[in-house]
Amino acid sequence: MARAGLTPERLVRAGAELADEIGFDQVTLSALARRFDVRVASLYSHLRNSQDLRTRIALLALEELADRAAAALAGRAGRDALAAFADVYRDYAREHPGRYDATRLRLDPETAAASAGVRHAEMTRAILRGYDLAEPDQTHAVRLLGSVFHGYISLEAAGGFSHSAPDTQETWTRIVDALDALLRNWPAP
Amino acid sequence: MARAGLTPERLVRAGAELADEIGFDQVTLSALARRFDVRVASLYSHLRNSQDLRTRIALLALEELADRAAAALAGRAGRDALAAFADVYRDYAREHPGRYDATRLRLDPETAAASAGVRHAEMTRAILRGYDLAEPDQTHAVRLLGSVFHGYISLEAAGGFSHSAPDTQETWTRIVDALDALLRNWPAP
DNA sequence: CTAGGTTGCCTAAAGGGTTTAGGCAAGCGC
DNA sequence: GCGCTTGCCTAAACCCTTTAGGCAACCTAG
Repeated sequence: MARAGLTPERLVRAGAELADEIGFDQVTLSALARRFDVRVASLYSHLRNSQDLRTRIALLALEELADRAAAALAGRAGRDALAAFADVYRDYAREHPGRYDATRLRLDPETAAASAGVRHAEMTRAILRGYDLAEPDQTHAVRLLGSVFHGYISLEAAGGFSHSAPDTQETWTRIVDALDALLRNWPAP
Repeated sequence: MARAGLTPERLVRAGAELADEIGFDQVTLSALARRFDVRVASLYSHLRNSQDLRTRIALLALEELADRAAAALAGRAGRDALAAFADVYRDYAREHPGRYDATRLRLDPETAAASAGVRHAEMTRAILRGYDLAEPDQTHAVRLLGSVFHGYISLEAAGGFSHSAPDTQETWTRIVDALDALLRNWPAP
């Protein structure tokens, strides 16, 4: 009886691929077991349970996304950095819809604190250094940027914009322009 | 053998309550049947299947939300209308988290076209009449507002902001201010 | 190079959700 | 009051999750 050579890493990686193919919430231990031609129970030697798998996929996706964002930000500032950052998110979501969905999984606080999620927040703040914002406006702006990027991407993925006229690429560019203008001209309270 | 008096409407309403209590994606025909003290199979006389239930809950939530938004917009314009609209969404999401989640369910195109979703888009556009935006900028702005509101609410619900300093109410107000400023000063391409 | 222990994958089983088929009786329309 | 519709039922098949316990494959020590 040959061994399949399962490891948590291989399983999580395959789970991430599965998520992109069939959707993050269709990712199931059963489906994963089928992919490795192995019984479901065997996976429990490597993963605590189904939720553990999902969490690990989320952590993987957050890492990948943070790595891409860091690479894109290198050497850029201001509007340039903002646009590059925005595009990384959007491109990742289009390339890896399942993984992107995974990044939206609610993590418990200590897992979140140990995740690449904090790198995302740091990078967003780094972009804002190109603009002239003091606290607490900087924090408000961090939240605004996160909201716009996440909101736009998830509405776009849900087909919320699909019907009407201007294409979504143009809207995306114009929104980045608008955010740039807004950050350069942040209103006083 | 007394009849339970089930109807699609009662089931959907109870399903919506269930969603608020246990989360939209925990809403299950089994749980619903338990709530009515009825066998699961009995529900299939009133609902096509599990997905049908979820879709109807989504449609209900979209209606409720559109009704609230319409009431809030009556007699308001400009920043006032924008703030009222934003608050309706946020308050609804806090009051009815399960239903709010349901509004994010992906609907197939014809269902979406027949849903209250179109009222939401119309109202957003109505708000923009208080600002001086021609097409296609108006459409870009509609998309921006939808993205911000949805994105903010879902990040807030996911606990994405919970750790840090300025409270989320203040951020929310400041973001509305910022959007108002941006719309009054929409950058030329 | 083999004896031991460890660990990987297995079978078995229990529990819950979904869905379809077919049956009996409650209650409405005549 | 009679019949027919329709509401809720039992039964059964299928899928996903999780735990318990077993055998064999591999690693390591001697």
